[in-house]
Amino acid sequence: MSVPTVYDDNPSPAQRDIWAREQSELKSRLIEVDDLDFKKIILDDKGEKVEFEGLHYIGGVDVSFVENNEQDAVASLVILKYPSLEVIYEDFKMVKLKLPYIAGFLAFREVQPLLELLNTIRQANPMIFPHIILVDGNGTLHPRRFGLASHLGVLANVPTIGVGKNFLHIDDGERMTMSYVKSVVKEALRKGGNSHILQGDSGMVWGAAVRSLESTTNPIYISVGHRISLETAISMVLKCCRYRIPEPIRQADVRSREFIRNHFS
DNA sequence: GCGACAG
DNA sequence: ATCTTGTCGC
Repeated sequence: MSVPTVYDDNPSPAQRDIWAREQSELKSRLIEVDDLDFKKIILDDKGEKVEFEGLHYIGGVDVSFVENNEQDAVASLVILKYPSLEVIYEDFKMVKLKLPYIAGFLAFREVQPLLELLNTIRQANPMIFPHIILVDGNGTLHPRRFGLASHLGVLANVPTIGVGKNFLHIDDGERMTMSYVKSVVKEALRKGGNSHILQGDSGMVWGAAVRSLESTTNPIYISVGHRISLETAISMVLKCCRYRIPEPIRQADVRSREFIRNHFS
């Protein structure tokens, strides 16, 4: 992957073009249907009650940042037992970031250390290598349908789900705008269903706004990462939510911040 | 030109 | 993303 050796404050339009093409090439390997090493069992005639047989380990990844410092960060991987959601593994990696945050290019900033964390556990203890990974960032809910979750999934060849805490605007009509989501979608979720499919004027389905708890009105944004369908991704995320943010990601987040407290202050 | 924009 | 305690409410 093409990332600079030294910190680049403001990557050129030419560089961004190269990255966009790299994403498009990797996207040819993207699988947007269920291709899982465990079984999805539909119990309900409406397809709402779902069970996962043979699913034992779920991963969560995140990158947290050190205050007053654009370059120091900590990448984290946690593995949770399913369905108990107890954390059985955690690992951290201190990172020197080479790029700032640029919407649409998050993977080039964060994916490398996450891959290294996955390689570590794959070698050390393949028995608990996660069957699926929840990623702090989007998958197909992305201008080129290839966000961090998809990027990581393809490179590591592991099923992933994209989980966004905030909505990423995509240029595909008014139903994909921030204001539409904040008004129409949030109101719809408040009243009724658990999820709202995010579909643009082009007919493209980008992901879903999901109300993860009965008690919350602020949705999370779920999208296909790799080797899973959107509907399966949604039901799996719902099974991982003790709070608004699914446990694998919440744990990765909380623990990496704790790691930072203990090592940078 | 300005606005919009995951983490 | 991150700085942060209490507090209002079901």
